[in-house]
Amino acid sequence: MNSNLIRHIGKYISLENSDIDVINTYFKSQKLKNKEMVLQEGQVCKSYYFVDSGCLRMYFNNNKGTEQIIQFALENWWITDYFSFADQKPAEYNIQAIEKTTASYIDYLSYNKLLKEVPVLETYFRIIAQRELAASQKRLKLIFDLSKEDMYLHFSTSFPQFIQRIPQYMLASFLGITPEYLSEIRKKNL
Amino acid sequence: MNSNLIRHIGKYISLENSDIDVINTYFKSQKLKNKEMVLQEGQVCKSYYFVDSGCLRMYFNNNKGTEQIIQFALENWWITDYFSFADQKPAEYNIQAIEKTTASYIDYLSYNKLLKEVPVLETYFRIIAQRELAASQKRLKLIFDLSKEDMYLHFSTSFPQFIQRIPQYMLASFLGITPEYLSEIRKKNL
DNA sequence: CGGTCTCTTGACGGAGTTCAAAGCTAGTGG
DNA sequence: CCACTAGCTTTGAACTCCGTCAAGAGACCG
Repeated sequence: MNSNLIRHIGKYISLENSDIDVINTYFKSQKLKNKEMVLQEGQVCKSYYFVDSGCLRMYFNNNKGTEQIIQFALENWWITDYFSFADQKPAEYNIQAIEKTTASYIDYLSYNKLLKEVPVLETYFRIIAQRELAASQKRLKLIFDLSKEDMYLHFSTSFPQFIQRIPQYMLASFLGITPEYLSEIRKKNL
Repeated sequence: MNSNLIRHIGKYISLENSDIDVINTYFKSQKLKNKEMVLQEGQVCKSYYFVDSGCLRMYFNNNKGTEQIIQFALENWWITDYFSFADQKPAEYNIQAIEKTTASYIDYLSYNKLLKEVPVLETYFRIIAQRELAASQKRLKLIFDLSKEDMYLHFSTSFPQFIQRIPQYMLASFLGITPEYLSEIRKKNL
């Protein structure tokens, strides 16, 4: 159990067998059906999620009443509402499975206990967070640099297999455009 | 020296005096004039910067040939091109002082040595990175949720003192709009 | 099959950009 | 300390990207 997670951690730091046992006692695993929610806007985000297989999305309901996707989390990605999780305050986002998904997760108190018991994980989570910051800086650059059409072209050439895995209206939401306009863009770029 | 930095670290973890000495040997301090650069697009980002006083901005030259600001770093903020710093690859961003600024900084190799010598700093930098991720999630939400006009109103009411500290064309750049349009918005909201 | 999602199409409208020019501010050197 | 200049801000008109609305065409699932 949590074998994907252990493998992922092992890529960044070296773990003793005893560490692995401790990790396995704190992390739980959850099987999610398509469309199952793990976090709802307004609730406290209890856990930090690691996707073993499948895909989660994080989104919120914008001021026009439509869903705006902030982030997808594929295999070996971490996801949480960082503000809600760190301060244990109500979340601004929803997190939901968009296909059959298996996730490892750890709740707030366990996370802090685990870090005390296996301090080398501080390094792992620091590296993960800094890598995610790098990704977030790149994302911001794309958002400001490219037109919506170029955003679509960028994502469809960079992640062609992922584009086919999700419905188009979710891609539109992630790109911050309407499904109608995405349809127009696709037609133009056959 | 580096006293602001030591104080900031002390807010998150507890340091021994010996730790403080080690930190002081690895961190250097730099006085920057207005408009002085600490990182240029294409160079490797050698250091992780902590702003003691003053203000830095991170920006890139977009496909229209204008400067797009990604982030400001005020007192007690960390700033770096995370991708360039972590992988020691060429940077995509510029970092520049926009007023008289004092910054503590540490280069890549020293950073990794320091973390080995003072492991409790792993916790500090993990927390800093996770807080910055929380801020980045919030920023993304604002970008997708608000019109440019509402973005301006949000920032001018949330950070009124900061708005007055920077020239308007930089605020426009940070908000992702043209100076002309910002001028129009301001006129409308006197 | 029948109904509910999803994707497409096209006409229209509006938020924000572009370009050009004029007014204003602040820094610099004499 | 003033005068000059370069850069910042404002204005307005024309334009464009993208959203809105409404309606139709597929696609999927019970």
